[in-house]
Amino acid sequence: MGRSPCCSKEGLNRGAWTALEDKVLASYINTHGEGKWRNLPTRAGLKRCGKSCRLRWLNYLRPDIKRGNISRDEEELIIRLHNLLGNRWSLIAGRLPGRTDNEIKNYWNTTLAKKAKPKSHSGSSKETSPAGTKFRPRKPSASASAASSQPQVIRTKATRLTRMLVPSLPLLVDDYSTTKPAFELRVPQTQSVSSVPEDAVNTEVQYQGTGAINFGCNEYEATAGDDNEDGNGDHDIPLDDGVLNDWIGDVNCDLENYGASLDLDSLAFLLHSDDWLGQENSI
DNA sequence: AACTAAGACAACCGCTTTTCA
DNA sequence: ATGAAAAGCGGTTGTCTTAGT
Repeated sequence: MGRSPCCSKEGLNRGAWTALEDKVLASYINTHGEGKWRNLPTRAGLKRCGKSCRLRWLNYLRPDIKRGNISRDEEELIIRLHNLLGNRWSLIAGRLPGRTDNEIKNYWNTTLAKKAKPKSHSGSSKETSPAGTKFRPRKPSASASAASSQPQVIRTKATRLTRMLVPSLPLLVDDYSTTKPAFELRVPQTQSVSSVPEDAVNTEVQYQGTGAINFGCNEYEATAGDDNEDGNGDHDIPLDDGVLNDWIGDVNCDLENYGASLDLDSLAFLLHSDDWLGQENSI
């Protein structure tokens, strides 16, 4: 049972890419564009899995990629973003132009995890990183891990957070016309804004691939008392009001354009604010 | 010089999510 | 509405390099 493999592994090259393979892949993508990764190896004449081709292109061959020499500013930004977002490497990478999630992940695991470790923690190297990443010692022996008396490590799953439910958004809707909030609050057209009961407004916070955060208002139930349940089976994560206020207070920018034009300069505020540094990951 | 441990990072794997017919 | 394919994501592993003894 189980999934079918992404491709037949027989007769395929594995391991490090050769310069020739890189050249073939790059020239194929430059000619035909990205996408259709599954068929790409056949069409390009590469003995590689499509997935492998995609990874190679995205992480190493793309022309806009910076390699190595992660600056001090970038390093600090990674630490701060990791504090905020946890192991969401693609989101973090989205805020560092030219950096890939794989590079940042590797850099974190090899370098920054130690620096970012809270000072109060004085445990062994088998502890987890601040956001729960297991810190794996190099090549542990099988017997050592089997004989470990540590409680069973809970491995984090690669679960993408797509939505959060923010109950009782602390925003005075009546003031919306005069005080522009840090984000747009959209209320269903059928409702008068001022008539929306405060406790009935739930706001979905949605991450998108670009790293932008969209705030939108879902349809609320008109019946009193049913203020949180949207019944769609999603795992909604209630946000602590304090955390939300921090977000709103700090990210005082036009989020509509946030993802599109983001660069390091626009994130300078992250480098100069200490108020949320060290705060436990609340999401 | 030889050996070993640790660092660094490319690549792979398995899973989830999104897209599309 | 549904299922398969494609894309994306994060964890893990393998291997080469470097530093220390």
